[in-house]
Amino acid sequence: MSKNTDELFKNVIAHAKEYGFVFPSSEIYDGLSAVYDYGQFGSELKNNLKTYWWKAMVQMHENIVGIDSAIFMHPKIWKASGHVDGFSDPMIDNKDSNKRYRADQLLEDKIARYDKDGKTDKAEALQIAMDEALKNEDLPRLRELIIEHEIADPVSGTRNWTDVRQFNLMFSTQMGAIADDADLIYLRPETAQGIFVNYLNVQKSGRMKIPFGIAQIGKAFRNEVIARQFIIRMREFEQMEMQFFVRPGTEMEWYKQWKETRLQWHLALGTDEAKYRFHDHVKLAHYANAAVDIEYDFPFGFKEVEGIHSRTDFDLSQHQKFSGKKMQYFDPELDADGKPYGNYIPYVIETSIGLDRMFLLTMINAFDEEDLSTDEKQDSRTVLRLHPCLAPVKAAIFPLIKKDGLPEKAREIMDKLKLDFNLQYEEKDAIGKRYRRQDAIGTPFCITVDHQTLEDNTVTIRHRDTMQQERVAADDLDKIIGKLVSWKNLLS
RNA sequence: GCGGAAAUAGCUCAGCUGGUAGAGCAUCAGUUUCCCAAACUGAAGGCCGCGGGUUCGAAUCCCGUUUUCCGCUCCA
Repeated sequence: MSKNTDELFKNVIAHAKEYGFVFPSSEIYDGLSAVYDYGQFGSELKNNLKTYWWKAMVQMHENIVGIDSAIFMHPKIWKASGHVDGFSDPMIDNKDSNKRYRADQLLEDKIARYDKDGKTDKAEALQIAMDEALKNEDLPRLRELIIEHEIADPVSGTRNWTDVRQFNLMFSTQMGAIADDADLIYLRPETAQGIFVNYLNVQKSGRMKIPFGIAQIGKAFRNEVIARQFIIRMREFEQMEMQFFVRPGTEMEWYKQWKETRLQWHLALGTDEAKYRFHDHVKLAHYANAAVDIEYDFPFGFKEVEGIHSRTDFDLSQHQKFSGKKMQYFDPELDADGKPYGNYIPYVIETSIGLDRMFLLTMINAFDEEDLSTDEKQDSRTVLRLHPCLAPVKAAIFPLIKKDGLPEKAREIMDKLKLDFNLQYEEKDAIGKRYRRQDAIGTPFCITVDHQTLEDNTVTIRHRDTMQQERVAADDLDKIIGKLVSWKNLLS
């Protein structure tokens, strides 16, 4: 990371806090690691990103509908999805090499070694002891076994081990008022399962025909071992996911199509194409037969913002198995032989974007420190060049000075416009200062009421990016601003 | 999790070999001002991250702890 990009990232974080976009969670209590709150402008920007995604994915597609499923779900769902078994491993660190291992794997290796050396008695005894400890989730016992059997770190060669700790990706809590009897409930680590378990409900109630999609925006929770880099990896984060159900055998066409469609969604915001790249997964997850990330060139390197996965019929098949409910779809369309495709479990293409990462990307991409120095005077401004559709505040209204009836006139204009747009009114400080303050939060337009306004009802409208002004009729403002902040600019 | 660094007003920072806190900007109340920041007057704002120790006395020295940053590690 060069000094410049490092500085940029730090400046964006500082700017985000100073201007009410992102605050560290629980800050007055020293903060809570890897949890952040969105402030007055951050939540507006975040909502606008959600709206853009929802409109592009749901409203623009007749065969995609949205849902909002609960964060709490039946614990069996996470058994079926593979999250319970796949993501709770007993881990142990070697203090000398700083390497981390799965405790059970170290023991398995030792058992294999005993077997190879013909010490089958020892191998068997250790196997039984280990299985017992794993079954009882007896972590101290696992460590004892590692010590007893003199297992050394292959890297450092030492036996200087930490305690065995359980790393579980999922947060858990209890359902029911009496903790003793309560069932263990997980906070969902992904929103996708809420879609899969409702796939039949939606398909039937909406009379959906394949191919069709179900979209959802919602919070997910992962107990990351290490969470860092601001809002890139948070313990509580928000996903925007769409699961697209297709006929088996057609999944690769759809995979390719969604890959392109999703990249276009990003590029429509005007971001430099060179900032984006696709990253194909070589090693695939257990449920996928193809996977690609859309990566953005953050100041600390290319990082995943969105994933497009071909998830096969893994999830629906698993739910069919675990719930005992048929997940199949009857496809009445005729194939090449003139026979209906009939019953099958659909294949799924998933598009999944991290809203918080998208938010950070948007902030970094918009952040600009512009040098406006002239020979006489040093000057600079900090401006967020947000797309007008995304800007938290669409316009600010200023009386040029705080007297002569200008504030009243400005208020009058504001009262009409605020029905359509999120606005700010400011009369304090010099006009230039007010312009700069709006630049810092990305407000695309500033409307100024001056003495001429009182005579002919015209105002000046000042554009954030160019700092140019034009004089327009106050009565036309709703049309002028409406056109510039319309979602049509992004969707068509 | 390991190693290194940092933490003083809302922000950026100063504060000497220990003697109980300072600037600029921002904020607030006025003054001034007809279009691009830092004009004038005044006010407010600090358990010097937290806890302990050394000392007559700690922002300053020592130990612990929390948080953040950097590297390593991890990342379905």
